[in-house]
Amino acid sequence: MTELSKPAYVVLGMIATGRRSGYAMSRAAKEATRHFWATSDGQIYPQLKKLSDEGYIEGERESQGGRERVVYSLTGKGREALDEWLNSGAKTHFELRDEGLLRLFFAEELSVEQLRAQIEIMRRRSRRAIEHLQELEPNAGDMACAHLTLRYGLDLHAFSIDWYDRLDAELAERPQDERAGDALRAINAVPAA
Amino acid sequence: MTELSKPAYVVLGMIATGRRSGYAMSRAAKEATRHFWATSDGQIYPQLKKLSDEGYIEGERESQGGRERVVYSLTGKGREALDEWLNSGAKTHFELRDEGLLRLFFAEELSVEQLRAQIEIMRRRSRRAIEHLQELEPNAGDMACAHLTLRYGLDLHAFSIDWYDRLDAELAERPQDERAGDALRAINAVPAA
DNA sequence: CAACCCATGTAATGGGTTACATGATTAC
DNA sequence: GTAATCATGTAACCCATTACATGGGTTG
Repeated sequence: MTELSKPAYVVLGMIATGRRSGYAMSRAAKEATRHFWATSDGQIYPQLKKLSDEGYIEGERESQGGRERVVYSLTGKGREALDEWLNSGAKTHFELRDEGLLRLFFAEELSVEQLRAQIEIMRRRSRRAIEHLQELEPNAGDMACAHLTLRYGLDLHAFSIDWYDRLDAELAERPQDERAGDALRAINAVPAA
Repeated sequence: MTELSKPAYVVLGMIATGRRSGYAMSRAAKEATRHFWATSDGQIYPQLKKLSDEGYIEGERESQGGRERVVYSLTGKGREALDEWLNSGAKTHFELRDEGLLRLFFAEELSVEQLRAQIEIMRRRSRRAIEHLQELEPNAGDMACAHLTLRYGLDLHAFSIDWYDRLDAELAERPQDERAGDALRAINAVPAA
């Protein structure tokens, strides 16, 4: 049994958790999973066709209130593939892409003042992310796992804000026109007060 | 002035921080920035040619000890572009891709036991990541910013381990064959003791 | 009756990784 | 002498996003 692609598991999982139409999956992808696993419509719809052709899922056309849509369910094969993935001991993909950290990495020659401006931008970004996730909270409804992953996002950004706060507090005590690299070296030389 | 691509800024930043050959950039990308911004050789080398053609950087062939290599430096235009990006107030790209969280999201129908097995896998992954980053610490040398971003990675994974630990501790007190979704709902109903 | 949401898809484009390819030098 | 590291590059492929395209239904 060859392994399925990541978007394939997303689709299977969505069906198993009650998001049974392409549109419902698209919704959930944008609202509930985007902050840790982005999936676009351009992946979802072709994937539905593919998994249907290969016998992992079955679609049924349904017209509720005049509106037409296709509602999918898992076949035995699909359920098996999903369960195998959900319980797999194989190491999972993990990737972070943070342009803010990338700038920090190259900040050696900036002034402390300029570095602190960037830190402020990162802090703001995390604050906005928290606000955004809080707005989504009601949408999770009674899905306990959706609440859990949402909480992870909230806690993660709270951690980041805290981390930036500490860093900024230390930089605040250095001359603001000092070279950032030098200031950081000086801070590290005198570890945590 | 049209904005440059992300890999272009990576290359400019690498040069500014002393990683002046393609190989040195490749090294730094694998060791120092990979945990928050992956960049592959297939991006670096073509980018060097492109930025050179467009006048952002200049390459100079150098043979130190018989080995040939090209050492790059920033032109005025390149320095300007880098500084503008480093000090830009524009919102930065941020993306997390965590297959473990994706599994958590779909874990509604697993047993508490199965869910805890997945949590253990995530915890192990973060522990390994910390070990890996610790091994890289000496490589950062005197680059204060490299140490800083490395520290972020260490602290982030420590946060994650802590988060999983708390979750696991709560799940340990539930019947192990209970449906994960039900257990989580029960835990949430009785907030933090 | 206009704006917005439900609903489904496709095509062009861009981004990125992997594998391949080559060859010199140095350390064991 | 052989394995690892230095050093540079290309091509095929996969993945993913964006924009486009369409049309019915609902709300203000």
